[in-house]
Amino acid sequence: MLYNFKDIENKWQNFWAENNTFKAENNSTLPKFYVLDMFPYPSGAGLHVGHPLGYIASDIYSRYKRLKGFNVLHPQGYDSFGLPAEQYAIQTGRHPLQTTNENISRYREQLDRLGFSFDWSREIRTSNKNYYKWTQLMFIKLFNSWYDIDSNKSKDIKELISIFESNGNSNVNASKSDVIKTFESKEWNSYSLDKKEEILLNYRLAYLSEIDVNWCPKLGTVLANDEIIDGLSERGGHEVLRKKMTQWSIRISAYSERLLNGLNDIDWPEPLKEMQRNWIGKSEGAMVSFDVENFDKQIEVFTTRVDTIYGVSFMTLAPEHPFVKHITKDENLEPVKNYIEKSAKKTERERMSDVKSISGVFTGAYAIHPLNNEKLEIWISDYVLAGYGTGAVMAVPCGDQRDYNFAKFFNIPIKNIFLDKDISKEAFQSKEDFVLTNSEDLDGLNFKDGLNLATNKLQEINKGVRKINYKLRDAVFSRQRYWGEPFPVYYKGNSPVMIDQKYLPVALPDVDKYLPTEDGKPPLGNSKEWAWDTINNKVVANSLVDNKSVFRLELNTMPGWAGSSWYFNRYMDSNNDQEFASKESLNYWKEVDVYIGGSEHATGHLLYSRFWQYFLYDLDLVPVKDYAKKLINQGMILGNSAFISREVGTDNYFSKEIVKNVKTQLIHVDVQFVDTNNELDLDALRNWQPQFKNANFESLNQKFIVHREVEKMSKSKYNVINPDQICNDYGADTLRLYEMFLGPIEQAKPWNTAGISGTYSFLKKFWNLFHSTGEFYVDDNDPSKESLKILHKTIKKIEEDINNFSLNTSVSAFMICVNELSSQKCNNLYILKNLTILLSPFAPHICEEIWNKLGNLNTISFEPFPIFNPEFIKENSFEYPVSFNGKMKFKLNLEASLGVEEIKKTLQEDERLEKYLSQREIKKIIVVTGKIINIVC
RNA sequence: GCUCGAGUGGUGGAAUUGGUAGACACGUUGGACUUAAAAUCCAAUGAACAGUAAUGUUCGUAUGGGUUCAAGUCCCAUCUCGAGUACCA
Repeated sequence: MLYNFKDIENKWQNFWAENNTFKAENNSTLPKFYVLDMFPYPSGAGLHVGHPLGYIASDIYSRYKRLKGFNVLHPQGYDSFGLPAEQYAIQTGRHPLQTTNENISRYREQLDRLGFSFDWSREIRTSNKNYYKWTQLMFIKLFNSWYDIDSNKSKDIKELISIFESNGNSNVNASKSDVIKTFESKEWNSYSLDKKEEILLNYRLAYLSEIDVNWCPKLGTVLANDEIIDGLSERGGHEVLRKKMTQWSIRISAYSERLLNGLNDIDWPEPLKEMQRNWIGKSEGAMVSFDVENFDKQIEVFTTRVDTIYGVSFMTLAPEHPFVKHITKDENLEPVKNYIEKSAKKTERERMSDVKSISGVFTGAYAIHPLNNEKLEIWISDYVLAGYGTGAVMAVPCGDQRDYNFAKFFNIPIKNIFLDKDISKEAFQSKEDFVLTNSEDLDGLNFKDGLNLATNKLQEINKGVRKINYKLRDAVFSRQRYWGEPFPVYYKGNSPVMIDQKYLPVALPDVDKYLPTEDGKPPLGNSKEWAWDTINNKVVANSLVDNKSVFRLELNTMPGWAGSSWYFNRYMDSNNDQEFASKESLNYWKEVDVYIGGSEHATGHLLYSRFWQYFLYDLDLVPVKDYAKKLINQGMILGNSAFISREVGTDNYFSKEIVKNVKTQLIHVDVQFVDTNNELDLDALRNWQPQFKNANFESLNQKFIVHREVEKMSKSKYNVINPDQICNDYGADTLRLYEMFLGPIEQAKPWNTAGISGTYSFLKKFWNLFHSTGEFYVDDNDPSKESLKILHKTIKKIEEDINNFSLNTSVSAFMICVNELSSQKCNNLYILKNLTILLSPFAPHICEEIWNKLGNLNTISFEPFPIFNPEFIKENSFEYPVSFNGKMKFKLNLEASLGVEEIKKTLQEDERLEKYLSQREIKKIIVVTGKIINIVC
């Protein structure tokens, strides 16, 4: 009887679907366990073999936890709002919902073929009304909240209003935009509604403001920094410009410190935490104020090196700094104006490629050093960024390389404040190994003492204060797109008003065109029905807008990360239409126990979602502040692209080993036409694309060899391996095992189809153990000691490996086990049962099939997951870990029955220990639980 | 530039965290079965040298040094690759 994976896999996939085998219950006496994958964006290209890597690992873990007696939640869904569907809609006029649904069915089909144990009854799609209804509600909550620094949490805006009404704002310590004037309760009460609203916007966690954004004219939308690569849009590679626009932002910066500290409480990969730490970018330093000659305001600068305050020899402002136009002297006006204009025109891309060149202009104004009253020239330069710190820098050329370069370039004097340090070639940037000089009473101090004294001195004269600065900036929340969540917002004049949550969702309207309108409004501006009737509380035609009871609605939509920032909570109770999830379900499932996904989301999704959860936690809407206890980063599976070299401008192609003295370029060819020896099937190539039809191919020995390179798998590189193909040829169980076998889960690795025969023949061998006579046959006598030994060795190894997510080595352990059993000709029932249970998380179909065959033989009891029994390994000889004085450790091959004297003898005979023991004397040998031996010398 | 991470056979990768390096798999070679092929099974497979042979010797985890009875693993320096970040004051 052959191993017919096709029938077996079909049969069990249908069985699981019909019986809802993997449906998780919200009420259970079993302990809960929540295993989550990052949900995919359903793209038109379908899945390739790289996508399922994480899903296979999480599925193995889920199935393992079920066997261990947990109530496992293992859901899946789709992040179905996004740009590609919209781009496609623009090109074809088809509604994004339609293409998204088609892509989802294709994804589902492919996922089902791999035998995943997802609970599909909980499926979610971020683009469904009954999902984004809750995203809209959470936006309203953000809008209606402010961040109280004193109690370190978000609170209801009503509380803030009542403080304003009774005490004004002078005692409020809140995260807020701009510097707001202080006001008394009397003043507040006298303000108009519009004025109050304007002030409140500066406190709200979701707020409107005029900001510099990355505008992509080609896509007609604003992009986040992480959606831009090398100054071009991540998608499409279009040009990106900087432009001022009124946008919604989320005040994530209020949570900087908590997001940073919270990293200590979660079991996430260290490199990923490091990335988040760098992104949040905490730096401790001080704000220092510099007076300006003939100007009534002071320039504030942030510095981490107050100790170098006496080394300041000039000031630099960002060209966008608000003071520039006020302080510039008349005779300097012309060059300053030119410089500002020039740098405003520069795109981010140009600024980046321009890092090396030094530019700047003197304003003619002077600042006054706060401690020694020296006059300092004030310059402007675009190496100072308007968006970081205060947009102004105290320049210390002897201690900062950029200031140094600037000073050298413009011949500004450089003062050395580091004793005996040579600064003739470059600045001395270290914070260690120096003492200060030329610094009045800081002379002779090191970094730490200098910093403290300088800060204290500045504080005394009211010119400086300790300050912590973060790089993390507020997140832009508006997108000029169609295919996203509409804001539940209408406008009374310029003030945004939230629609009452009773009337959610505010559904996405249909439009004729998905492009921005001709006058530059977002695509929703194309809708004829996009106004809010406050009497009937529904969306009505634009023509009815009267600004009395019918108002225009917000035209922007929310960004991709809105829906993905809280979806893990929705799975707990995804069909609830009263709440985003019931209190009971939230309290039962609490948080994700294991979350699997790529590290490319480190500073995007994985940061935003942490923020979002903290916010919900502050409002007491979720029971835990960290939504994912443990995170595993799966690496990418890369493609092995094939290239042929073409002589530039001709139709001549050369096999790899031919070296020609002509200019050639490499052209991608489909990897399907290349065999394992890198030989190209020329006939297939000629039929593939017309350019190759009559081309001239030159090779040695009739074999045309391609050039290989490892790259990301993508349709455009013709290196995609489709999982369906592998399932057809080898079966899902083989693919699952092979993807795990390929290497450590977190590592990026190239796909190589050739290696798959190893795992395939392993499954065949396993199957043949019990089909050696042609029919299914097992022996129900007591198992032999040898087979028990190998079984228990394997149990131990598998359990350890799964817990460490070291799934590649566990596949090896299975192979060793089956090879051993097969050479023992073991077809014992007890062994079979235990082994299939052990293997079932990895290769579930084949194991189900064997259990089914066992049906009527089901007389021997066995554990749901086999328990390791060390007795079976200890038989005869075994490698014992040995330690000396509880310190040094190594392995010693000993027989189990040896006495102390015999152990002593064995030790002395071991040549590894010869030198060590020649210097010491064995005093005592301690044998603990027959396992660990400690030797006291 | 800065911050992390990694360099092990022809290839993917193991190594119980300092204890016999190269598990397991691919590939390659040889053999069995077969009219033949496929499939399957068995054996060999880091390199060099010696031996008819069993076997033995030497070298070997990017490079150079160090600590230790013992180093792929720890320390220092150098080189290479990958990821993140980008004038962050």
